[in-house]
Amino acid sequence: MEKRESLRFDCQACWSRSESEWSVLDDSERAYLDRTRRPSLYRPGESIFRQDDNPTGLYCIQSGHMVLKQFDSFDNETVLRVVLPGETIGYRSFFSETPHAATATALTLCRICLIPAAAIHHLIGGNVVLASRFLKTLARDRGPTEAPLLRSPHLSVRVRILNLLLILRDGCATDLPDGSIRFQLPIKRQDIAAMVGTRPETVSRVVRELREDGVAVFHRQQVDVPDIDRVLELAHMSMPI
Amino acid sequence: MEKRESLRFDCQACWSRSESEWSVLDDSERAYLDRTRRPSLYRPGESIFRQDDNPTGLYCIQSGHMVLKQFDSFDNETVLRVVLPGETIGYRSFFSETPHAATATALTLCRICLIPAAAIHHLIGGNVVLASRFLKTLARDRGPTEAPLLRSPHLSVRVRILNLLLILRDGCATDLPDGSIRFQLPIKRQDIAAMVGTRPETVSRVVRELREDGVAVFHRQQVDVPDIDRVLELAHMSMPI
DNA sequence: CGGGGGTTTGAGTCCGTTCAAAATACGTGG
DNA sequence: CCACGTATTTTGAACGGACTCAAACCCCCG
Repeated sequence: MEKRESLRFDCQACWSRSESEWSVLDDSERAYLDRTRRPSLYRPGESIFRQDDNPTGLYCIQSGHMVLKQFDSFDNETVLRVVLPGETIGYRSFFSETPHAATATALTLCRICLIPAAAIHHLIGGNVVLASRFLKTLARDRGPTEAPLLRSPHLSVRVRILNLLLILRDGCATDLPDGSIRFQLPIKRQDIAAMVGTRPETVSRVVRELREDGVAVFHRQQVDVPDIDRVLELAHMSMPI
Repeated sequence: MEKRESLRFDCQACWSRSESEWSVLDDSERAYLDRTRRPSLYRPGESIFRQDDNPTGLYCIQSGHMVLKQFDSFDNETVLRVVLPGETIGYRSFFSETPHAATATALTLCRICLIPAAAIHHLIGGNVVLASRFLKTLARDRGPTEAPLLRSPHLSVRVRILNLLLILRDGCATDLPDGSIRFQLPIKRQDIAAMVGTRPETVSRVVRELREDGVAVFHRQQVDVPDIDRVLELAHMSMPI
């Protein structure tokens, strides 16, 4: 493991997020967490952990975007999900005590803290509420819920890509004054393909159709959606293939 | 909600399973659990809970087989997984405090206890180890891990069905004296189709191929696999479609 | 200005679907 | 125990979406 660039950025940004599991800690527990965490900076393309690695703790994303990718035995790549700032990752393998099932890679410059295993166990042992928060995090994991919408063979690629837009809405979309929505996608065509379980060529074709139909105007990593309700409608009401 | 047939079967069978979350309880906690649980008997086809219902607690399967099914907005049916005796279900929606994402249906006669929400909270609040066990259960949930093997559009139906056999191996397979393996599937062709994300017709065709190739001899709900290593090989080494 | 990765486009093929019908199991009641 | 109606499974033929392979195109960056 190469030595990571270190930077003593502040915990406050994470603690103040009410969704963060750590927000339930009291002052002394926060001080303990602040002493034991190991902050690092990752550049685009660098990996925080790799599939089949053994977990060493939990990773808290202060800023930046990441992807979780999984490779099968024939090198098919599946993007499980995009990780946004404020999220904690690595919890599934950590709590199941099994090797990582995916590789976490930085898409942009990321500030990330590793909370070592011993620290987690110490904090959870002394605070049932923290355990409950992680129970909720695990139970709310969007992966299992989103997977059928993104990768079910029942759904056409067109519908799967529309579902992807809906899922990426919170985190990547901003409202424009004219009522339309603008996405700034953190991922490229290839990753879109890997998320909806298809090939870049197919994504390209479908994206062109959507542009021609005026449903979603793709232009590089920017997407303009004039009418989000139309996307919802097409994603939900459309016939199975 | 119709009134359920009740039967005071014994907790011991569940507690004695070391994988059971409840095995970490002490005597007084077990007594409390025994007082608050609500045992029921379900016949094949009956549902324990339905998609979009609000969770009322956790369900502990003492005996019998169940399936977890999910329906999308166009009534496509996806079988998420088969549930075997000893497992607890309903935990994802319970801990995430969201409606059930799936319907649980009995395949055979099932003895099932409902552990009401209040009892769970009481027990977890007083025993961090129980919380940890549920953290592990949630983290080990096979759904997210198995889904890509069963429903990834990257994989042919043939490979997906072979992966299904491998997954069902523990729980449905017994070793025969001649070294082959015999599966007693708890599900029908239609359910196989819903598990691997395809249609019954396609399952029928693939199953015939596998029989002709001598890889897996399907005969009604019984499957004989002369050489399990060959299944492993075909499932893993096979080309993506 | 010239690589080089990523994206787009095209033509041909294949897997899996659809629709329809036959065949086989299953349960129920006579 | 057998006959009958129903549900499930199997088979067939035709269609269609997505894949493969291959080449052209573009944008970014040095």
